[in-house]
Amino acid sequence: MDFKRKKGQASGLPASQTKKLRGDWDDDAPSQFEEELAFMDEVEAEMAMELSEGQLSADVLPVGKLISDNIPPKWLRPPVSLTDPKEQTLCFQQVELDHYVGSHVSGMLGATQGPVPIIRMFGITEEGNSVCCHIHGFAPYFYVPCHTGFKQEDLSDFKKELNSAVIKDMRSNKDSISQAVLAVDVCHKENMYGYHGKKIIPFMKITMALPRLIAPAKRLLEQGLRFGRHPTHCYQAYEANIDFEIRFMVDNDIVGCNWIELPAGKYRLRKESQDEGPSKENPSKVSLAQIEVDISWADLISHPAEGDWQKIAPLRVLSFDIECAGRKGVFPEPDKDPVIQIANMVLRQGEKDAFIRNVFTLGTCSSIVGSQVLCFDREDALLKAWADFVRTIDPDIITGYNIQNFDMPYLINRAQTLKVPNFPFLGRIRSMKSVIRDSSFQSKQMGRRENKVINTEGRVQFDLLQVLLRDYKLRSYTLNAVSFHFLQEQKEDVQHSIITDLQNGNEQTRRRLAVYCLKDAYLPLRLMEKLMCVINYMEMARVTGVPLSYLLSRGQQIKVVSQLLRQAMKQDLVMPVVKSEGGEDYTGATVIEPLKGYYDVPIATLDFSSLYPSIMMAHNLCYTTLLQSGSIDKYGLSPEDFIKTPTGDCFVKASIRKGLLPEILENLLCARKRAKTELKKETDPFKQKVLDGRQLALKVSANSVYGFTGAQVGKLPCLEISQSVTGFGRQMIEKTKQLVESKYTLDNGYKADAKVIYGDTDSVMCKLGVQTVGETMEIGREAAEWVSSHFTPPIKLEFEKVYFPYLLINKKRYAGLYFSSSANTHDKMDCKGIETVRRDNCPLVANLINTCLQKILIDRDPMGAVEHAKDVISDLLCNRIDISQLVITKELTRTADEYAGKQAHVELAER
DNA sequence: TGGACATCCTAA
DNA sequence: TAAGTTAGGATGTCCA
Repeated sequence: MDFKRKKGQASGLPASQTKKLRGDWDDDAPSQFEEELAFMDEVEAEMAMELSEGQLSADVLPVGKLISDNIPPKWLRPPVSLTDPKEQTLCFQQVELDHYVGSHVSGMLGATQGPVPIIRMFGITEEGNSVCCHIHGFAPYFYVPCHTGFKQEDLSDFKKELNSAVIKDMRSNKDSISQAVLAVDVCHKENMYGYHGKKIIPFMKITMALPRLIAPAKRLLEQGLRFGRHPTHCYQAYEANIDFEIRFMVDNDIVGCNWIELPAGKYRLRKESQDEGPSKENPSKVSLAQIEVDISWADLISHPAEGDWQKIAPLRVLSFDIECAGRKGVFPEPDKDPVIQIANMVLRQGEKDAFIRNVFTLGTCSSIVGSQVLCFDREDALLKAWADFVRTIDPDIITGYNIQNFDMPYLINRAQTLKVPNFPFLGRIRSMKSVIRDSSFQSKQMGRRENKVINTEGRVQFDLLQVLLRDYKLRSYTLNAVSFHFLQEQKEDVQHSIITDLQNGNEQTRRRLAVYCLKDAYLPLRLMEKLMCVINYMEMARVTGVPLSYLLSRGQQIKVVSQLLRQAMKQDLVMPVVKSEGGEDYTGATVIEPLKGYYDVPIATLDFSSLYPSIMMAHNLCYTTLLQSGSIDKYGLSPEDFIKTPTGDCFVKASIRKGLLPEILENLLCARKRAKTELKKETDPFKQKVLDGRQLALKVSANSVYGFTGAQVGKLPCLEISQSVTGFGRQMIEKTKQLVESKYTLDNGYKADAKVIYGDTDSVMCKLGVQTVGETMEIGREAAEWVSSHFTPPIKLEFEKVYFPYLLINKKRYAGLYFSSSANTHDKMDCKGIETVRRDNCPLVANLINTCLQKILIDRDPMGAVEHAKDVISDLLCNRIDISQLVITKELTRTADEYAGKQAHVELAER
């Protein structure tokens, strides 16, 4: 290798001496982070005896030009013990899958002519070996209903006609496909949209040669196809819009990140390419995975994530960060500004610390205890070595902070500028160049989001910034702010503006930069651990059945589609393709008109738990139970067979047909209950985390089913369902208010007339007229139980908490002291919708309002709040504004914004 | 100056 | 080609 290695040694210079050696830039003691790094070395030294990993093995010798030959042993994966595929089964946890178009491999299932789709699965064995599995013979398909008068003997004519239509439709046919339609079979299915008297009708299952042929075939059939003696007929397509990977997973009971077993004798091991070249019989390895195999789709076994199969393989997680030497005041540009450092941390999932810690530097750099320092004279050598490093350590998950939109594209563009050979091959497929694509992703939920996408086949990019943007609402998303928020820890203190100066200094100043860079690679790992990202995302993938990477690259709908298809398949129900067009919005939830004011009495809060899912379950609301106009007469249904919802839509009862959606929801909520019980019993903290991640994923999934039916620009909108759900919800909150106010009265022997002072969607706030929190809790519990009895199970009203005191400012704006675990002490001060929780105010306003609320609610000193507000303002404006009211508005916000706003902008501009 | 409308962000 | 829902407050902008 063309670089010098400087290994930081645990027995190196004591901290006090290192300090003296440093340049002018460094006037502070070694940071806590440096001590942490050093400590990791010590821990490792102790464990060194036990480490079995890291010995060079014959199975992972260098691969052509993509990997250099002088490899630190630690970087390698453990040696492969699999030698005899006839005798040994191969089990691995799949973490990523995709498909490609290749040619038939003899001995495998599937078409023997022309291009064929091949599913490619990447995963890790329990021993930590990487696996690439080519799965053969699975072909894409969709359905159309047979038209009336269709006979079995028409099939071959139909197939021929469709085949030639599809081929004629192709603009070019460079693969010279002659068999676009592989098969047409009649099968009996039912449309899941609407109740049709449970009538199974004949459908044609049309199997195509390639996934990309589905769309034209569907289009041609919709436009109308004529064949044989039949007149032209327009067909409606079913399940023609399902991603090929999802189709494969659903059909084979595979869920994201589950374990796959390849039985002995059923799979074939690929070898490194030999001189005689690849043969059809035995294709050679195309990936960098240690184990590469071929199998027919029908031979693999998928294990549901239960019992022992809940385990997680020792995935390798790489976190990295780069530094560029930008020009003063200009954002670095890859065609001008060099990459000067790349810091890397590699962790085995489940372990506490990274086992590889290093930093690639341009120019010399003093040693850092706890980290390897790899120095390079030339930038192109640095980049080449880094790409080699990535391919060698072979990560399953790549993380970092904003790597997707900054670090990765920058490296690729920079390498291109410098013409670094073989740089942009960062995935597991040797021939696949990693390229940058722009993608814009738009949804009502997240607005328009422009992103860069870089393909790294077989490795999941798990950009922590993207995770945080999706899952957390934060004031600031800088790595510094986020680290402080979750870890109470900060970045190493290096101003962006001095990075270039540090680089141009000496090996000590570059060392300081390296420590900073290392910390930026380290923090994302810490955050992932703290927020349990890998575990939670894996559980979400397992619960919803989609690949891990979909969770970050796709929206909410795909998760519901995946579950819906799985449930539908069991009952021979098929999903229609609907053209989505935005229409009229429907009515949502009721917000009870608040009786605004300051309440110095306990207020009980009663909530319907999982309101929308329980409504759908209680009333059997589903696509499959929906009665479209005329259906009641058509199927001779009597009034006791169906219900009419508050919006006038009709659905058959479960006694006639049990809906898919209620079934899905029951499964999710039952599984959640199970996970929670298991969680209570579990003592192993790691398994606890897994279970907690699971119960959360189950809850979130249940709640997104309603949103799916209401998504008008979606895969299968059904406004009858969603508006019925909100309709029931509106009725229920009204009824709850009435019930509470009618029972808890003086006339009925209670201490006072109860009053519902506010309520939103699924909750009511009740003034019960008793003076203590304890009494309020007692009556609240009783009331919740009594009200519940008026509704169909599993609908349940629960007592949740008492607010005392309670400040009700407006709809969706209130604050109060929150009592739930104890009647004596409050758990927290709860603020909803107020400036303190909004991110469109400067922190000054949030803090001011927060302090005011504390004074009012905790100190019970409203005048103190006014005084405080006055003080703050006079600090700012020398008393020019007269505040006579408690409610602070516009004037202050705007003034404070001007004051603090600039700072906020600087922060935002950082990345 | 006030109303219509857009934008942002939250509650649920 | 892909995108969960509506309600609603606070504020900002435009225009008669």
